[in-house]
Amino acid sequence: MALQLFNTLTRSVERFVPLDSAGKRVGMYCCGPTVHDFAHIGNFRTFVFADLTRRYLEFRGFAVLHVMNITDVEDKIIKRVRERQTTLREFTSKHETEFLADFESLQCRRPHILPRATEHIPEIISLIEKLVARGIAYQAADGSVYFSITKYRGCGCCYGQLVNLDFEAMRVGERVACDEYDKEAVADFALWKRRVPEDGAVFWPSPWGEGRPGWHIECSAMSIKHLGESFDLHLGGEDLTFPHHEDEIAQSEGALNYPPGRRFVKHWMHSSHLLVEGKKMSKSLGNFFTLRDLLAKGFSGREVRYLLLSAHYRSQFNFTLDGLAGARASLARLDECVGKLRELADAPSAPQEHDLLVAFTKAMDDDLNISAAWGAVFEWVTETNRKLAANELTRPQAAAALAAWNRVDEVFGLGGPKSEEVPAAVLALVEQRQAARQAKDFKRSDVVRDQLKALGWIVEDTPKGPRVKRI
RNA sequence: GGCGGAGUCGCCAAGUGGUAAGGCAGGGCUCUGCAAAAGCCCCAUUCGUCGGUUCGAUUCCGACCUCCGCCUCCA
Repeated sequence: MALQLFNTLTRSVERFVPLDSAGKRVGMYCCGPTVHDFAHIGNFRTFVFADLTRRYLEFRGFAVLHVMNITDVEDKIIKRVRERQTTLREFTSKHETEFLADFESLQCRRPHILPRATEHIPEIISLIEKLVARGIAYQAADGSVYFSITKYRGCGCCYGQLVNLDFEAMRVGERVACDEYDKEAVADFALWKRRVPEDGAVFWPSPWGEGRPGWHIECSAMSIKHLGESFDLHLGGEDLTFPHHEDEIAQSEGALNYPPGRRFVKHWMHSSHLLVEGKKMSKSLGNFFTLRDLLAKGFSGREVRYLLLSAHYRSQFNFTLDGLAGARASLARLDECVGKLRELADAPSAPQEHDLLVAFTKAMDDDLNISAAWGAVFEWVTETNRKLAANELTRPQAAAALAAWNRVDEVFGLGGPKSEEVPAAVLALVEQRQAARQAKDFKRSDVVRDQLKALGWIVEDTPKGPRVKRI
C-alpha cells in the first residue's frame, strides 16, 4: 500500500505523491508559534503532529525539507512590547527561546528552517507589490493595503478552496461591526497595516508608507521563499483553515498567477484541537496548561509527547491529567519490554523485515492511523513478553526485534526513558538488602526496601540479582 | 442561522455490511520469602436514540438528541 493522507482541499484521503518528479523530495510548511507568551499544550498538539508527519515521511524514504515560521510581529506582541517598555526583538527572542526549549522537551525534530516574519519584510513587500500590480490589492483611505476578494475572483481565481462559506449570508458579528478599517468589502483582509502611534518603534518603510505586515502575508512570503512557488504539504491547527490558510492561498495564487493546473500547495493537513478535561482550554476554567505546568507536576516531555501521539490527529483530543498518568503507565510497559530485549540482544542488528514493521507501516500509511499503529505495537509487546518469559527468544531474534522497534521509534520519537545514575547510597542499600535476603532476614530486607522507596527507588529481584528503578 | 466534525467498555481509543483492535484502570491465578516485573485468564451479545434498506447494520440511508470546531484574535 502507498501512503495516503487526508487533504483538506478535497476533503478526502488521497494518495500522497510529491511534486518532485523523482518522488523523493518533499517541501513541508507548518504554521509555527506567535511568540507572545508560553505556548500551551494545545499549540503543541499541532507541532507534535507536524513532527510525526515529518518523521513518517522520512521513515517512508522521503527527503523532507521542514519549514516552520516564527511569527514575531503581530498585534498582541506589539501590545506587550509597549506595556513592558521593551523592544520587539528582545521580547520575541525571549519567547522564541522558551518555545524552542519546550519543542525540544517534546522531542520534536528541529525544523530545517525557522524563518522569522521580521526578517522577511522585503519578500512580503514584493509579494504585496505583485498583488497591487495585478489590481488584486488596493490601498484604502486609511493608508493600509487590503486584499480584494472580488478582484481576486475576477481574475478567475477561487476564494473558498478550503472552506465552504457563504459570504453573502455571512454573519456580521460584533468584531466586524467595530472594525474601523476602510475596507471595500467586509471579507477583504489586510496585507500591510499602516503605522499607528501605538505601534511605537515597530514599523518598516514600504511603498505604501511606514507600517507592518498583515497576519497572513508572512506565511505566503516565507513558504514561497524557502520551499518555492509550489510545494507539497502545508500543516496547521484546524482553526487556521479559515481565514489564515484560505488567505494564504489567495495571496499566493493571486500574486503568482499560476498557470492552469498548478497551485500554491498540493496538500493541506489540519489537526483538530484538544480539549482539557472535556472543555475548551481557558485560563478562567483553570484548565490552561503550558508544557512547563506539566513538567512542574513531575511529568516528562516524553510522557506528554506519548499522550499527544495516542490519538489520531483529526480527532478531537481530550487531554486530562489522568490520561497523562495512564500515558506514564503505558510507556513504562513499553520501556520494560524494550529494556529486556536490550539485555538479551547480542550485536546490533540491521533493520529487516519484521511483523511489527509491516503492521506499523500498514496502519500509518492509512492517513497516519496512529491508534492502529499503537495497537500493533502493544500486540508485539505482549507477544515479545510472552516469548521472553518462556525463554523462546534467541539473542539474534532479540536483536532483530530491537532493530524493528528502533525503526518504529524513529517515527514515534520517544527514545528511551531518561536513564538516571543510581546514587551510591542507593546501591549501598541494595547491597545491604541483598545481604539480608541471603541471610533470610526478610524483616530487615523489607525495611531496607522501604528506605529505598522513600528515596524514590524501587527494587526488583530478578534471576540475575536485584535491579533498581526510579519511581 | 450557515458550514464542518464527532458520539464504541469506568477512562482513552481503533475498526468493519457478517457479528467489536489496543492502552490505562479493575478482578482471579502463576512466579516470588514477600513484593515488583512478567505470563495466563476474566472484563462491551454491544457501538447516542428511533426508524428504514438488507438474509444480516455498530458499519449504508433518514430523522432526532447531545457534544465540539469554524463563520475574519486563535494550534
